[in-house]
Amino acid sequence: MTHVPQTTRPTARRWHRADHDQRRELITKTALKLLQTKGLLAVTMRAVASKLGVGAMTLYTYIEDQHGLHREMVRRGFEMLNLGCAENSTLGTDEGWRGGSRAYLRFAMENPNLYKLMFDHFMSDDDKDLLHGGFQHLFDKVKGRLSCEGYEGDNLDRESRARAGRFWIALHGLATLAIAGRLAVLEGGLDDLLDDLLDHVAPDQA
Amino acid sequence: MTHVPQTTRPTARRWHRADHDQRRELITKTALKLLQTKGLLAVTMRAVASKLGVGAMTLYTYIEDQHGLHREMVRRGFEMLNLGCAENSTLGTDEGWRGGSRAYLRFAMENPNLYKLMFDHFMSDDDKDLLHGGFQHLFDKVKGRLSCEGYEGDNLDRESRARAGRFWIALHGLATLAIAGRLAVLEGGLDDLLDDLLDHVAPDQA
DNA sequence: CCAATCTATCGTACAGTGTACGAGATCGCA
DNA sequence: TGCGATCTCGTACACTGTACGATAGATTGG
Repeated sequence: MTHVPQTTRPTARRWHRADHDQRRELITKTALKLLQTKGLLAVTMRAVASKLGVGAMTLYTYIEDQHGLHREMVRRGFEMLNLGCAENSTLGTDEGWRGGSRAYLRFAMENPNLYKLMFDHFMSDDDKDLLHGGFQHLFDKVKGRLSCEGYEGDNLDRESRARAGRFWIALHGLATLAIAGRLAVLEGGLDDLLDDLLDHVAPDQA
Repeated sequence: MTHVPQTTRPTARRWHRADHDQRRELITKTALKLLQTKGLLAVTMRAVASKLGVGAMTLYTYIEDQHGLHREMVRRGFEMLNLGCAENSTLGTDEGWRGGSRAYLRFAMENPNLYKLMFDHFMSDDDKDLLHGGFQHLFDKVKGRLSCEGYEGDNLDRESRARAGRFWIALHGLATLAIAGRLAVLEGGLDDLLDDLLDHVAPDQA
């Protein structure tokens, strides 16, 4: 985070902008590490700045305020989530939603504080442009596939989309209850419960 | 919250305890009102005390710290939730889970900040004694009914309990996503989505 | 009825928070 | 070299939770 003296650059404006974004990323990554290890309350401006060996007020050159830092973390979270789901999505194969949903749940369990933050604040219209809707990636994929496979009669299409929505709702419920440690009353481990949902709510079946 | 001069009491000790609990309740109610109207961040010790016309430090006579105040609010929340579900539960009638789950969802939508708080913190073993598990009331009810109706072969019983668990998971997912304003991508309003879950995940349907 | 004790109240203080302001340093460019 | 723009961050202020201790009032023992 020390100032890097740059010697050659094309147009000063563009370079500055890139530098700006790069430092913003670095700040966000540091904040995410803190969120992961110590929880949301530990993500203070002073703590993040200290980890970067920088005065607290320096952060405000790159991020408007703490709320902005939170939004940046959430944005990165959805990127990670969607990437993980996309990589593990075996849509079109026999496995169906299994891979993607496993990746979704794994992300939530490995980043519980981030996942909570991602779904904590009410999503305003402004956010909708910035953030993807969590399951949105898989959801769009299945919607696209279903509507392209000839079920244009749109009854089945509509039902399939509803089924995908149900599954997302259930998957999110499973993730949040697992994070909150509230699943002890139910029989079976987390994997069993996910399999259960896949067997009974997932869009591929029936 | 001003000191009430008491003249006649049976055993001083017991009266003090009752008074203590009564004031604790009053503090919790005030905090809940603040939580409802202004959000969790507005529930400061000073704000609660001020609403009661009392010094901030006075609260510490009745509540160990802010964490304790949060736990008290959560306890009241589960009481309200379970009461609402019990009153609207028409278990055994044709309506099945419909009434209880509607009450559950209504509670969540009418007390979004409280509902979030109730499921925010990880549930420790200590909490398990104090708090009910959210859907626990309805859940126990259906478990009890199912295990008393002759399905002792415990395959069906086991499956029914799993179905109840699935439904709770989905209902919680629906509530939290609705609170977060994340359901816009899905078709239909909240009531439609609940009906959808009832039709496809609820324990009554075989 | 008085003195002793015990309890509730809360003023003050301290460490920690987000961040507004502005002084100084450093930069790119002429 | 000079100048204007930008970055850095020390300081300050209004908040937070709450530890400590003084005060006042109630309760109790004699």
